[in-house]
Amino acid sequence: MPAYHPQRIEPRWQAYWEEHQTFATPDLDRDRPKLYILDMFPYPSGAGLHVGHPEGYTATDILCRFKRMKGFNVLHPMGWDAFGLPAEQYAVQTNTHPRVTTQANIDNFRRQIKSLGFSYDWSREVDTTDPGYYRWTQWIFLKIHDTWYDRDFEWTDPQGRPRKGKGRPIAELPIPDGVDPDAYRDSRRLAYRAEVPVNWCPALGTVLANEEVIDGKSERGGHPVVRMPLTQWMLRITAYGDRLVEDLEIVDWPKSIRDMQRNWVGRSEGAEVDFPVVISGQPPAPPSGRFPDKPAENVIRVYTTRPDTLFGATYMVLAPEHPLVDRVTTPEHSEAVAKYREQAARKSDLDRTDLAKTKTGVFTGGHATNPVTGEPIPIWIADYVLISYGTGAIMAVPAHDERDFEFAKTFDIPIRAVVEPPADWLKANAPKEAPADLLAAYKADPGAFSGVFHDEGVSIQSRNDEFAMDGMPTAEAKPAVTAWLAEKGLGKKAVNYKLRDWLFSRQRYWGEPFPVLLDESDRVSPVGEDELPVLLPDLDDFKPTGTPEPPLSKAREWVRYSEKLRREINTMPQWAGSCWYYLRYIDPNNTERPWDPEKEKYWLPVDLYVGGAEHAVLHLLYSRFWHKVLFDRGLVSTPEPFQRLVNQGMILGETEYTAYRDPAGAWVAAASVVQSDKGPIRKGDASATVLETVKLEEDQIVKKGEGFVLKDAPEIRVDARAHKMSKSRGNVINPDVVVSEYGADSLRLYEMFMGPLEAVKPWSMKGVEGVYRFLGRAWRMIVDYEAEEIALDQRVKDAEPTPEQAKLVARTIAAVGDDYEALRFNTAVSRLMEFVNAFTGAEVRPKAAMEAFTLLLAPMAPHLAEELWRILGHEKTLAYEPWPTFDPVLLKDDEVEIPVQILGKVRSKITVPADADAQAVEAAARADARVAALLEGKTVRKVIVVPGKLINFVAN
RNA sequence: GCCGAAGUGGCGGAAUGGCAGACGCGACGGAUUCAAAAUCCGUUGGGGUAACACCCGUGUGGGUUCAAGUCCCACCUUCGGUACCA
Repeated sequence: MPAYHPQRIEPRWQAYWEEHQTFATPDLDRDRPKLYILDMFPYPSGAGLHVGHPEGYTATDILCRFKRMKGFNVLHPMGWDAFGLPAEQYAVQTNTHPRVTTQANIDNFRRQIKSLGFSYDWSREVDTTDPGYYRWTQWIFLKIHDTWYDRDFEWTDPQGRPRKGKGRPIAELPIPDGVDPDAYRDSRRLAYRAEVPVNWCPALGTVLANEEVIDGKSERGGHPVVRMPLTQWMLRITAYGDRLVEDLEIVDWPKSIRDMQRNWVGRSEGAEVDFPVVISGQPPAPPSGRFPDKPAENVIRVYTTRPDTLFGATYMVLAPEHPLVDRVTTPEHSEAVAKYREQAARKSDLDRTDLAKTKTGVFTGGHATNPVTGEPIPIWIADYVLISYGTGAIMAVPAHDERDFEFAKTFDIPIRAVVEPPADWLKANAPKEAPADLLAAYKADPGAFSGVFHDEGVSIQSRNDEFAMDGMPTAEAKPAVTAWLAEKGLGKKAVNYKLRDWLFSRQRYWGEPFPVLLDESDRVSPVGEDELPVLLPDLDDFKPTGTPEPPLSKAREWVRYSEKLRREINTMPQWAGSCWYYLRYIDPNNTERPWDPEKEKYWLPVDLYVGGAEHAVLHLLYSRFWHKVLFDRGLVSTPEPFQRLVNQGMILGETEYTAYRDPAGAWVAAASVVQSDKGPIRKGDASATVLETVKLEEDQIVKKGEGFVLKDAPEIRVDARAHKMSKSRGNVINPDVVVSEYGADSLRLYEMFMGPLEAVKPWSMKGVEGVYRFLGRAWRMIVDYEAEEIALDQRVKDAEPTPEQAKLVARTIAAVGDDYEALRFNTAVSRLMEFVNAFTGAEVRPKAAMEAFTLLLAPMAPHLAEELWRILGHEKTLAYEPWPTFDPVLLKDDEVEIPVQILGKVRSKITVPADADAQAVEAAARADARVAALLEGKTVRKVIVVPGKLINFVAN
């Protein structure tokens, strides 16, 4: 019985915590500092918990338990992100209602998470599919719908920085004269319907956001996605582009995530320039002197980040979908143009990127005038220009842009150099038989050079009668030419974003219904707040229709709201519920409002948010956007929701050792094998023989050089790799199995001991056994494992610790506390192991030391710690015991052993008083026999003493 | 291509510019046992030595420094993100 049996201990303590509501958090507590520590809530899939989930959850749980002992009021909730595609697909497959499967999955996830002993406040559990929750998701949508973005609004943020641009109530939108006020308001709302080219995924039967499309395939499932125009709900996230970037400065997030978000928003600065179209040989009308907001009729407006290269624009390209294509196309080219546009329309984004190698396009027959040279330049259409970025048209400068260069080479369009590259670039890229004057050669024919110079340089060949920028470095030339264009009314400075507005509707059943109504002319009116929630109607047939017609169209009664009004039948995307769940946790049962403002002020922002890096742009960008709208509308008090973000690294499967055999059974060198979807094949083998993949045991391999080889056939290299866990690979670790075999504490401890929280690391069952053994040793350090009944080990007694023990206790308390604070759990485990190693050999184990150890262990292995705490004679949970303290004097040693270096190499060691000064250390070192012998006959040029650390003689 | 992170024993990993390899796994040796499991105690970067000494060693090549895994420059590899974004 008194052996360590986690299976007996753990359920008992889980029941205790639940019964005593140990981790219920008061809504407000002004006496203690607050801490809001949040996990990314899981999507409860049918596959159950993955070992990746407990990694982040354990890290936050340790910190929460630690901080409670440190006297903080800690909010630590859990919930379910339960709307979404997989639940619906599974429901369709099994012909069960998604509500049923979702509920079952949630129950399973809850059971699994509870079995790991996390200190969540379960009274705050939220479920995004609960009408009591999505009622407020709909409410927030209405707030967004009720908001417009005032770009010129000036205000001061809580950091005291002056800011420009803010979301304001639609009622405060000034209506210009002569417009329909309702239509004008609708055109300015942050939530709007628009016909846009969308990513339609036939396999999933829905449209997808840009963020959900990767390489022309759906993020989920990898199905092809095609472009088609559809009327959809959009959220005007682009209005917040600047603030989403700027406020990355005030959050404590990993640089990589901030960079990813910055790149995703993709702000660039440049200029818009108008190129007049030449109509039937007539010269264009002279510029008006003012750059209009909308381009005049016969003008192609382009966006460029390199206005300084304007003199080198030798042609223009319109996206095939550009509205001016028909107007500029001449009759003799119209057939070719029409054909090309048709082809481009049929191509999915995937095809377009596949063909990225060779540029295609056709000449329209039309010409425009380069506004600085006055020369006519041809207008082409090509699908390397995207309608969705900038103005959908470019000025092409083949000398200084690789894409334009490639296109110009293909279609034999003149290339004109307008930026002077540095001399070494010219040298490196010059053609073989170039004359001595490389610059002259470059000016004459940049197309003959082997590279394209796209960096900044110095402007050349850039002058007309009124304006010249020759000799200007790029950084000066850009504003100079932009200013000149602005003065002429031909252009102006402009900013562009890669970020597109967020496509916010889906043609699916399992999502939040939009709380809006449409009339016969599709004009939108929101439902009243008193009508929320707009319940998702029960449907027997919730299958996607296979067309862009959403399944909710089948709920005929529900759709028909009144004689004139019908309900919106699209649903919200999965991201909607997760955009604000951290706000609902602070007041989860409020039926009057989404959250109480007092509680919001107390708890926000989230102090620490831990989750996987896969949400770097999607969820984290979307929820920041919603939060900012809520902030602008005065509904939350902080500009950012998540103050600190930490990404846990992925846990890979166990390292696999693989070799290959050909069909005859002979080993094949790994280097000659490539992976294909059929399996590994031999490189360069036209018949693509499918080889046998052989997974090897560790005793079949041996280290050689950089890697491993087969023991029996040392010429065959072995692949050693840890892969992502996946069902198909069969390397998935089920947490349930680990818990039943080794206990939750071992799983928790192992996942923390594997390595740094942020690192990607492979699983090892042997490693789990290692920490399990450690917990057994800790148990036996305190508990008499040979006794019949539970009892303290006889060596544990009320005794004064030896000086060494006292020091170890103090050092361990200090180090473990520091490690917890800094989320360095792997080294915290090491410290506790060292402690146990030291006390295992001790004949006297002072009880106070054992108690301190138990409290230090508690955040990581709470079940075992609670049990030990009770055995040590305490009745109550240790969850709120004060963190152990120590006398800082004990951290200092009286004497230290320090290395003596000669020329930087350790030659001896001496023991000196810890506070010995430089002279004393040097004297002690010189007194050392070995040192004295080695210094014999050498000149000591310099002596470096780092007191308490080392001494180095520079001598030769 | 671009952005970011990381390369340390057989393996996971540890090291405010100051003794590289803490802690764990694995391996080897021993104690205990009739035997095994479990447990406990040792050894374990490579070369070298009877044992010391000594030499080499943190992806590669340079540099800064009394001293570099750590800082600087160039490169290589792996992982993550992203890509006709004008």
